[in-house]
Amino acid sequence: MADNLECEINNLHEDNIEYVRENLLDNYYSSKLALLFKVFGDDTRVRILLSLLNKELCVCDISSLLNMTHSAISHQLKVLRDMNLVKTRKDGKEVYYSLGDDHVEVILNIGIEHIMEEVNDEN
Amino acid sequence: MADNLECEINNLHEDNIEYVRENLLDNYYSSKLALLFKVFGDDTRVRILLSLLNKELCVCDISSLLNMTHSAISHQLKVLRDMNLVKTRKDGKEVYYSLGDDHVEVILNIGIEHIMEEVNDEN
DNA sequence: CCTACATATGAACAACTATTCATATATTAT
DNA sequence: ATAATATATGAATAGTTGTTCATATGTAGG
Repeated sequence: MADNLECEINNLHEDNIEYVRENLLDNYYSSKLALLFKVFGDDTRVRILLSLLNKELCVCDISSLLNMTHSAISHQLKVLRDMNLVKTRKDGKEVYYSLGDDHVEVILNIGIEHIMEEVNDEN
Repeated sequence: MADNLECEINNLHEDNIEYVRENLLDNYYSSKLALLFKVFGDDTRVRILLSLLNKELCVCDISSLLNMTHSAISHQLKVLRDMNLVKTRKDGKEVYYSLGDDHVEVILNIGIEHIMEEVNDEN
């Protein structure tokens, strides 16, 4: 399958490879991890999460804030819910959304730190 | 464009909306942020980054470790490089990759924390 | 210079995803 | 019960993305 055979001297870093292989998260968890970040990896969802950093909001509020349809927002909120990134509180007809747990805020903030450095590097 | 007009009583949380709107990161930065997480949001790239947590590795090593073609790995390494998530050290014909900065490790670890809680919730 | 090897990259195709549109569910008020 | 509003969801489509294949670049040695 893979053209690893091209590596003629494949003993070169075999000890490193073996070490890393033993310590590497198995495929199940790395897939889960990728899936988590994939959920963060969308403009709309990021803006929703950023909106919820400060206050809980209902679908209607978020739609208005991001100038998008209720349907689009609701679809994305489902994705966020499924990943436990937001939680809900129902009050009458309205559903209020807020961040799921502290990880969400931390991940967003470190991400912001990273891109801020990147933006500075560009200058 | 958006069917926000459905919100008849759209003064309902207008103060909240206004507050969040003022504190919300502008579109330029939230797009950058989403782009950053999008790069984390792929199985192959996550496994590459996890591999590099412990040791620097060359393309050949990573290919062997993940059992994928050099080409596939190299393409993904470019994506990671462009986002400053990995850095390179050239030694002869080989190019050694390592994590770009501390943010990468932190983001991975918090991600792992989150999915571990999630996995526990499932039981 | 020529060969071999390590890595990089362009193009194309298959697989995936976000939004839209239509419709359904749930809650409240009349 | 009916109407009105808020939210949710299924299907379809347009746009995006990861891998493969072919090829190019860069480096070391003969």
